[in-house]
Formats: sequence, structure tokens, C-alpha cells
Amino acid sequence: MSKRKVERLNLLKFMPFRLNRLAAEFSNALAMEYMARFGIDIPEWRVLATLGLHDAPRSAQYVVRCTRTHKSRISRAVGSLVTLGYVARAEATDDRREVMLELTPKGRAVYAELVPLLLKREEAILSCLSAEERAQLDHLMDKLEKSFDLVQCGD
Amino acid sequence: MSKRKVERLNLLKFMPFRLNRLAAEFSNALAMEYMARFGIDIPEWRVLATLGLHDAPRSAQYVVRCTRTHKSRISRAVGSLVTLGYVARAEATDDRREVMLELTPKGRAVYAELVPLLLKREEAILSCLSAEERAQLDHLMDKLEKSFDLVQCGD
DNA sequence: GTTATACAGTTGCGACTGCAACAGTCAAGG
DNA sequence: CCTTGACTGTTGCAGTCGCAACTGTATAAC
Repeated sequence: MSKRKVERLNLLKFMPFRLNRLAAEFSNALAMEYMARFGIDIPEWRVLATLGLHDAPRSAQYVVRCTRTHKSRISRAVGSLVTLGYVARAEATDDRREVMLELTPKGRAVYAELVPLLLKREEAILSCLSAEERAQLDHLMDKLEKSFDLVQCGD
Repeated sequence: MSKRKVERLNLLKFMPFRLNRLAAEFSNALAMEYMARFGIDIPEWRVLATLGLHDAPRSAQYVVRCTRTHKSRISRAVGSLVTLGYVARAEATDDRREVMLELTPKGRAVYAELVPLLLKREEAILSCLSAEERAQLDHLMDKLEKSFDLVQCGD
């Protein structure tokens, strides 16, 4: 009768658990900012951020690819943003299946106001790391992302 | 009329976004294993992992603290695990508000089978990093966790 | 032109989640 | 003893999510 010792696992040192916890804390710390101020949630913020990065309209499919977010989520987020008057939908002239999206002036104003706030908050949270440590973190995450085949957003 | 340049933000370099994406990928890569095999999901796995780490029964509240998971989620996860026959509920003798939880022999068997599989998978995913890089990652996450006041599980 | 296949985006549906309200229990103070 | 406040765990409810089915459009093959 073998009474071999059972291999144990400490959840607090288990990578998926730690990542989930950290991601949730990080998001919550920043979400306060825009949720309260402009009535948008995280998927909506992702759409805003993607459209705000460019000056020309983009298709919904493009946003899906860039944000790695399910198309149904993007579709609903776009719906909310249109209702809020932050985003305008327009049919594409060349391929009428696509829906072209762009920020309205009101949406651009929100974006311009939001981005510095968020970057400042991110900065505050990362201030517990030295410059070198931040560079390490960036490098490590790059490596992990690449190994997951999470390649960049093909423009 | 000031036409100042708008500050932009690249979502792919924005920490909460990256963390969320990485956490989701990591979890999905491992969740396959136990979801398919034993019909449990992530919150259920967390309960299993917490109880499996100790030999004596623990209260539900203890699991809540260790996993940083909402008590309603834990309550429902425990319900499923009891139905599956992996966990046994017993009233606490000293404080009858508490529900003491422990793994059944069947639950222990699942734990013993699952842990090596998960550690192996985690290992495979982290194999894109050198030993030094892994130490760095661990160190950086420790620092971030501490700065979020995510302190250890008070036993 | 017609058919078949592939793609973009929307929506109904079932499952899951967190919040808040709740019942049961405990401990302290009068 | 009784009341008050705090704590543990459960549950109803409303909101969100992903999947799969669907509509409408484009493209290719014949």
C-alpha cells in the first residue's frame, strides 16, 4: 500500500490565479474613473480607445481584432456608445457588410479628457516599481503574449 | 483657437488591458484540463485548491479570504462540489454560524490527480522564460500585489 | 445568372456574477 | 434574560457574457 505524499499547490503562487487577481485589481482601480464620469464600462472603453488611436474610421471587425474581444460584446458596446453620442456608425461604401465606426466630436472630447487621467493612474499604480523593474515587466509580458500567439494588431 | 495635439493611448501597451488578456489566456489554457475532466469551473477549482492545501477542515469564510473571491461565488461553488461528491459540509461545533468544509476521499483523489497536471501546464507556458526571468516575474508580481494590499492569507 | 461558401454584424438565450437582503448565530452590555 | 450589533453563509434579482443562430452582403465556381 503506497502512501506517497500528495503534491500540493499554493494558489497564491499559481500563475493564472495571480494574474486574474492582479488584472481585476488593476482594472477596478482605473474603471472608477471613466465609469463614474462618462457612464461607460470596460468594453466600451476599449472601443473608444481603439477608435481614438486613429483619425480615420475603422470597421467593427477591426476593433474586434485589436481588442481581442468577442464580436457580440463589441457590437453591444458600440450600441451603447452610439446612444451616448460618442460614436457614429456609417455604412461602408466599398463593402456594405462592414459597419464603419468613428468618434463624434463629443467622443473625441471624452477621449482627450480620459486618456491623461488613465495614464496618470496607471503611472501611480506602477510607481511601486523602479524604472528598471518596469522595463523588465514590459519585456516579460511581451514574451508571454508572444508565446500565446497574441500578436499585434494588424493595421 | 488652440489645436493642441491630443494625448493618445495604445491599448496594447496599457497595463490593465494587457493583464486582463494575459490572465484570460492563461486561465483558458489550464481550465480545459479540469473543466472537461471533472466538470468543475474556476471558482470550484479555487475551493478545491484551498481545501486540498490543508489536511484539516476549513470554514467557507477561510476559503473566501484565501481566494479573494466573493462569498456568494464560494457558496455556490461549494454547493456544486458537494453535489459532485468532492466536498463535505459539516456544522462547526464551536461556532454554529460557520460551515466547515473538507475534501471527501473522492475529492482528494481529484486533487491529487489534478495538481501535477496543472503544474505541468503552467510549467509549459512559462517555459518561454528563463529561470532568471521567472524569478523576476515572481518578484514583480509580489511587489504589485503588495502595493494593492493583497496581503497573504492569514491562516 | 444561379448556387454555394464565406464573412460582418446583430440578437435571443442560457449561464454566470455581484450586490443586497435575509435567516441564523454569537458576543457584549445593561 | 433581553437587546443590540456584528458576523457567517444562502438566495433572489438584475446585469453581463459568450455561444450559436440568423440576416444581409460579397466572392467564386459553374
